[in-house]
Amino acid sequence: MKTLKYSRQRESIKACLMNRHDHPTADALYASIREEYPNISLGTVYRNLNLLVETGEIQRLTCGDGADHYDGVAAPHYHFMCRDCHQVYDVPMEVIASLNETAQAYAPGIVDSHSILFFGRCSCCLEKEASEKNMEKGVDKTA
Amino acid sequence: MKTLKYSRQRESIKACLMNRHDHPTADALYASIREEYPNISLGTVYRNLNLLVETGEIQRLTCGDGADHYDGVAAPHYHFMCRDCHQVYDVPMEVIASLNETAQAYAPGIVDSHSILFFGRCSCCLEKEASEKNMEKGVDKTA
DNA sequence: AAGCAAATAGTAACTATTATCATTATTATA
DNA sequence: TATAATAATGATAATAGTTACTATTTGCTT
Repeated sequence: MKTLKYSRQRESIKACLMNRHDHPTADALYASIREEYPNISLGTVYRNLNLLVETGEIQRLTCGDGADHYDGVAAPHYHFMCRDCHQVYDVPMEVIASLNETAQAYAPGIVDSHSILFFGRCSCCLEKEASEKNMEKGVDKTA
Repeated sequence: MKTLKYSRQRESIKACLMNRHDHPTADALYASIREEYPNISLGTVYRNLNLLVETGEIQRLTCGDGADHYDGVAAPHYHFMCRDCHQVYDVPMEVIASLNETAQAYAPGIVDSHSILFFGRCSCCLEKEASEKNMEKGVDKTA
């Protein structure tokens, strides 16, 4: 087993992910970090995200929109993805502790964890749509 | 809105997916269908899978192993993925009808559906590992 | 049978991610 | 503190999964 060595890039990636709560993709994180380290490589971002997932310091979210998202909160919790803008949000409801056990009775193997992803449309997109409809009708009072 | 026209390729893709219950990837499905239609194009498989997902006849499963999986059973149900072999299995437990409503109180938008994915190791891989350990110890009675 | 729209096969292009590699940085040790 | 060992980096090439493009074929309507 090889031992991890300190790297300021890795620290920066970790810190950046801890500070933002929008579950960015590797690419979005790369854009953020480039403000501090203008010539960090995208490969470095990916490599360190993988390392941090392996050590359990962060988690990876695969939500089906093409790119993986990353979450600086390692503790298990659920997520909500907007079908329109693909933004991922936390759903701070209590984790259903009994669920693995329930599934165990139906699963062909040993269940050790689960993830729940909720889908729908976020308030932001709902409001945007509402105001667009009003615009069409010519009843936009905010203009 | 453009009207769908019959195509034997699409029927074949649908039939193939209905018959097998192993949640194949597009590529695996392509391999199967080529036995009947040796020169079907991979693009045709993808295009039709997308159409069938849009019409709600099948569902797409994104489990985080790189490629999307497809399920010929359109009705909502949960899945289990083996961490080792990445095989996806059905978990025929009852769907938790109240879950969307519960999450609604915590989600920043309108929740209309959810997916649950269980993780662990399937019986097949567990057995394989057990027999490999026995082989190492030289206690393999099956040889 | 004719005409039009949709579907196809084949292939190129694209996106997300991983691998490679020469150079640099970090840590352990003399 | 100098040195040696090795992990990490930036740059870039390569890969995997998927989508886009296009000329041709197929299915449907009249």
